[in-house]
Amino acid sequence: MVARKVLLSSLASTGYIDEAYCLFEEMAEKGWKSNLKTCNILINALGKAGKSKLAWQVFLFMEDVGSNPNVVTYATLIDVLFKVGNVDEALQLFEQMKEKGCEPDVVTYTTLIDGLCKVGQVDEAEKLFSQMIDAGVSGNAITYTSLIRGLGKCGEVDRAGKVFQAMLAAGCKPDVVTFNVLLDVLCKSDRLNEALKLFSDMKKKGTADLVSYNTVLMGLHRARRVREAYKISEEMTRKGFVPD
RNA sequence: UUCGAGUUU
Repeated sequence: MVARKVLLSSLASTGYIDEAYCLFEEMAEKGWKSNLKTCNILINALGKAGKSKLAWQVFLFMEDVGSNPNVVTYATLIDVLFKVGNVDEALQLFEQMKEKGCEPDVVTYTTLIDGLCKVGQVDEAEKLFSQMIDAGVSGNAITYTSLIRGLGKCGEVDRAGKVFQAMLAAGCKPDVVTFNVLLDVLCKSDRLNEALKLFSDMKKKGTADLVSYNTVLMGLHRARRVREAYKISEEMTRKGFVPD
């Protein structure tokens, strides 16, 4: 039995997900217990493998194996549901977790905000952001970046800029991903020169990475600024980056 | 001390 438990967690975290699921189900049917962490890892692994139905099954079996879903369980499954396009179920699960008295944390809110943005529901995403603040949960760099990207993708560049300002005002420090998203938004909204300005600042600070380079490279090509694009790709090779 | 969330193509 102990051996099985060890086997289950290692299977779940090494990619043998079908095997892990079968073992989990067998254990559940025999009334054996599983760790909460193991269940969460399994739900995540199944989701990442596109097996959202099995991820749900694990969730449903959790009671039987003596583990109550926690905030990680809910956030993980909500993310899985969004990623397979089950927006309604994801939102229902969010309601369910609150009904059960499980307090959503930043990751939970961020998962929802990102998921809503990715299906184009940016207004809903912004509402949720306000709800999060009202609930006394502060956004982090990932939360703000998700919202900025979503708004930018919808052509709401000014709103995206406002969120960035709000991020700074809230004392939340933008990271490389935030800046890369900003680069992309600017590149794709006829504000390439602003993107280039930001990019040179990033290079000065030494924070430009492969994604920053690729993003700017694409932006320059889109704008038919071939010579500058060529210079950037040369610069990339010099720095050891491989352009796409 | 890594069970969950964000970026280009």
